[in-house]
Amino acid sequence: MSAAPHHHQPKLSRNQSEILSCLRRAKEPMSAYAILDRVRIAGISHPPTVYRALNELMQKGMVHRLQSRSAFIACGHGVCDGKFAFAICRQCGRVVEIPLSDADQAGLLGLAPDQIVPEQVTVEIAGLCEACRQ
Amino acid sequence: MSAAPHHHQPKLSRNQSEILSCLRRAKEPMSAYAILDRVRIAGISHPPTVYRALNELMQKGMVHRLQSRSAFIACGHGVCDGKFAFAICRQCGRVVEIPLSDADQAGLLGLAPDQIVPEQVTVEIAGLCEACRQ
DNA sequence: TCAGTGATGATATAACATAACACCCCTCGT
DNA sequence: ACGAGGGGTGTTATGTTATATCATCACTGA
Repeated sequence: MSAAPHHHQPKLSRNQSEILSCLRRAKEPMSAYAILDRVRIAGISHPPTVYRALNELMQKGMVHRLQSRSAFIACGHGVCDGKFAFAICRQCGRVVEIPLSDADQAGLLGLAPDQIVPEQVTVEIAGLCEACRQ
Repeated sequence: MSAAPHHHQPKLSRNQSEILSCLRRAKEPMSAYAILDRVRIAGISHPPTVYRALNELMQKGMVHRLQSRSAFIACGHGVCDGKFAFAICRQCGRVVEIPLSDADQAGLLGLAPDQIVPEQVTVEIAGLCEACRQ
């Protein structure tokens, strides 16, 4: 049972709050170790602490992981149980979170072969953003 | 040496051949270091050597990378310049390569927001395969 | 021959991630 | 109040993935 509606804020522990607000301030993807550097001042000083909080935040839908970059980013929608794709500028690292319509999701799930029952879909689009094109 | 399934086969260096045939024998995704262990007997003994060959093989379209697993797999089609999605069994690691139709590709590229010009799309579907469902 | 070039070899280290255990503090049942 | 148990956290150590850098080798063409 983890699906949380948009308006319901899950309760966060101190570390989770600290790390989430760090990611929100950044507004761009950060590696776990970059986060660690920034929250040292708040008394968090070891990788497992960061990864624990990140995993919990991901379960709550408040943080997403960018596989292609080994990086984490705060959900642009606060809390969400929806499915998203990500567009990532390969130059500057800017990320746009793309909500997938029901039709999009159905289409993606439909790609799965008969042998495999799909559970989770990862879509990451790499490209160049407007600023970096110049 | 078995012949390529189809298409013109790009010329491969010794290391590239070694690593490609290792991946083909495996028929499942392998980490770079798992590959390293298996090709030590062939005289390849350092990570950069493996990564170099893998990068070249990926450029040639003969090997694909599974982002969600930090793993590599031989292209099921021998050589390809097409776009693929992957379905991965989260239990046993089995992978199915899914060719994307022009329409699929267009649909995925169409998800990209106006600000970002898409260049590369990664689609990975995690689920449970038939055997592991039982 | 010898400079240039591209592939490879080797060392070292960076970057990412988790296992395992210790500790503290709260709460709940008695 | 007490103590057992659990959740969150702190800490050490280590495992895993990836790359920077420079040395060396083999081949080619002037």
